[in-house]
Amino acid sequence: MPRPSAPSLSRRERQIMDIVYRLHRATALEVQAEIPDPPSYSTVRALLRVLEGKGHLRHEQDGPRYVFVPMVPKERARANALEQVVRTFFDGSTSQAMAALLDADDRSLSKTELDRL
Amino acid sequence: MPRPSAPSLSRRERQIMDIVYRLHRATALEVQAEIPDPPSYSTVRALLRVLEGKGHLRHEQDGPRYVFVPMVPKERARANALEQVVRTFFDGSTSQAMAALLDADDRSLSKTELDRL
DNA sequence: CCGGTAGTGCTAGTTTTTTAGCATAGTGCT
DNA sequence: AGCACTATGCTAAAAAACTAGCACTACCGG
Repeated sequence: MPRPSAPSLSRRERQIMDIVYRLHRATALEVQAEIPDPPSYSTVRALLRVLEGKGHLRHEQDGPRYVFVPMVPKERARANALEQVVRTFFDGSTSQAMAALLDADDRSLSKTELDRL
Repeated sequence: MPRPSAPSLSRRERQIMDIVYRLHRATALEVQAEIPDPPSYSTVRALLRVLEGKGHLRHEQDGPRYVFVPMVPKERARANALEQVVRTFFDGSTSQAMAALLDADDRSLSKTELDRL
């Protein structure tokens, strides 16, 4: 199984993938709406088509329009994302990452919640 | 405080930044060595200069050569990275992210370690 | 049924990124 | 001091990404 140590997505492509993951599924218009300082609708569609061509998205027909869905399911994608962050910033240490996560949460994560884990 | 929702780094630039963070500090040669299927040494140096120009890196002189160091300290950079992942994949929920982190760790994180947090 | 709206596919141009080569300067060793 | 080696700075060209516009088709309301 090849680990994509070299990211295959361009800047905009990554931005769009993130949006689709955040929304679970999205139309071109919805994606555009999520981009701050967005390019034209036409541009967004072009990018989506590229992403589909590269096998990162597929689309479903919803009446007259396309709804885009990630090819790799969110659970796997986020596991990869976490692993990437842990490797880059935490020297591979999961526990260190968890500590930072707690800290970033401004101590709002109560002890009971932690226990639940 | 502006949140850079639009990533300002290109693909290679991000790849190189990640490497520098992983190594804490690095020369052009070290960076090149970390890139799988790497471009020429000359290219790596050019990218490093660009990153410095954009204010993401600075260099220190170590004898005859440059050692590059991130401008924003690792702690802040990783907090941002985590936040980004949490927002994109965990609907902003830190506890969900922690759960996934545990899961990804293949349960190798012992209870005692967890308690220590 | 017809006109308007909203969608898609394609294509082509501009800008950014990525790349390598060449000329030059500093270092250290003999 | 002289030479080889290892850097760097700069420049320019190739490749990739990004963008927008245009033509065509499907759908909907009157």
